[in-house]
Amino acid sequence: MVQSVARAIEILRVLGGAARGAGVTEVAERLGVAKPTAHALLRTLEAGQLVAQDAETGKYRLGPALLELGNAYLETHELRARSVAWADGLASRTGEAVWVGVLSGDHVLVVHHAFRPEGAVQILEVGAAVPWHTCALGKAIVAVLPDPERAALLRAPLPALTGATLTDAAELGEELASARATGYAVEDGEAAIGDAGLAAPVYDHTGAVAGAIGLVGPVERLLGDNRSELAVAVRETARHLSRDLGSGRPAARGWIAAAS
Amino acid sequence: MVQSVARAIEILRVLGGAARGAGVTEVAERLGVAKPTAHALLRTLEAGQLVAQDAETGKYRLGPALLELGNAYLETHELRARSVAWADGLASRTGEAVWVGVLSGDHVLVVHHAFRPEGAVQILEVGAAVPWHTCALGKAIVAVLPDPERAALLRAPLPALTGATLTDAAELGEELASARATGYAVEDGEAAIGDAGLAAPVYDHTGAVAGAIGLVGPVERLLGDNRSELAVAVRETARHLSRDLGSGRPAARGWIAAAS
DNA sequence: AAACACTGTTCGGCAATAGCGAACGAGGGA
DNA sequence: TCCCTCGTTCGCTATTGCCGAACAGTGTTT
Repeated sequence: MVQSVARAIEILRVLGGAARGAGVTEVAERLGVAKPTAHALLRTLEAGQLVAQDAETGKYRLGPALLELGNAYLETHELRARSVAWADGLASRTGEAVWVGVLSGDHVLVVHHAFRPEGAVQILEVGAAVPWHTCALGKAIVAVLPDPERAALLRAPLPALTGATLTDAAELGEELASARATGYAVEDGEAAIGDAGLAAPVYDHTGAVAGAIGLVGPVERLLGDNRSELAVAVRETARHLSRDLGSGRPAARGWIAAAS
Repeated sequence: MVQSVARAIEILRVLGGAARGAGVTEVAERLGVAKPTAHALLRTLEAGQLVAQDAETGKYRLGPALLELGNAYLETHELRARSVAWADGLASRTGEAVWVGVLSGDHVLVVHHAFRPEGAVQILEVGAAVPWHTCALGKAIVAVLPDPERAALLRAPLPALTGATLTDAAELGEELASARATGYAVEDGEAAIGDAGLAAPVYDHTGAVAGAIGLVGPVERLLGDNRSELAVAVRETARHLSRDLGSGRPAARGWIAAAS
């Protein structure tokens, strides 16, 4: 582990959290390093355009190269590339917005967003990070994670975003079990009041979970009478997408392994 | 300048260019460092989720945290935040797609993209990086840059993307002068054949250029009979957006300064 | 009005640390 | 089956990054 690089990354995190930017002194304080140390790191990051310095206030802020790199990440992302067509299909079939997400630490990162076919202004949520336990995508992924990883995530603190957020590990564990049983996960106002989600996990060619795809929208439309119909559409799309990534059906994989 | 951090950034650049990821050996070669050095840097970046290692091939690629940080950059970006409303207005007024961009090194980075009101499938170009001399946004920005900076950009190599790309510094300089005179810049198939652009610079509260806003679309629609009409719309929107950022009109700024 | 407190910044010396060479274990291709 | 190449680990050396102290500029308070 290279200490200075780790500190540089920490700086990016700090700057990402500080909406109006942060000064050298503040950065040094948060990292617990001397001011000149923070300064040298910031100057190096600035040279790479990862941070930018406000000409007037002298404060530092995240830089444009991060957007470029984030975009490069998306373009090299296989799940995202394959999901574009399927997400559009699911959106037009259900009439709802579709999200595709991956797990990054304890957050779900939205890597693709297909808008609702007929809708007013919708803001693009690609790049948004949501705590895993507050969204359907996150539950769908964690539900099928290997036991130790799932246990580790359940042990970590589970902050509440709304009154409906599940913050009890045991309760959440049961919901994950039910998601495994039904093949899809549900969110009901746990991230934002009135918003709901329905999602199913997507597997890659190794059989490991690569991410999840699902619907996002108001509770009334997603969890109403046609909920099971929507769930079927989500699950089918997730299965097709997994196939696209080279993952056979679990049964088929077993059969091939047995035959070889 | 912190050497190891600079190298880490260089690694991100290398990984961003290698679509299928790169191995430790390849990274070490490109940086001109020993293999264990590259390895230590990669592991540190991996711990911060800036890079991810493929579990099977062992190769490294960009990580999800970059998307998160890129998004954080956008959210703290004042020009982008203010431009959303104006871009939508310009799109519906002209019936064309609208881009908002900033200069990052010698590339223009698209920080906002308002879709054409009535259009078929359009792909989102936020995060895309275009060489400044091949797009209207870039020319609009560079045209009003301080002399030394503009000169430096004109001295740098100007790669050709299409047959129409201007690669001669003198010729390009004249076009920038004409952009200064008319208040808007034009691109005609210089980045991609058949695509055109019309853009005007946006100023921040210090009076310096913050970026540019403009239209993107097929040559036939953008540079046809209604070209001057579109140009007026772009220029007006850019002016309003500049106002939003706290920049008075040049005349007004002078007046205030004289009065104080 | 003047001293203050705060900012971002530069300099030089010490030692922690990052970088390298060499060796290891594993995987794939011939 | 052998061999080549890959990603990875280990320990030594001196390079390099880190810190204390001091500098210059601003906006604020007394």
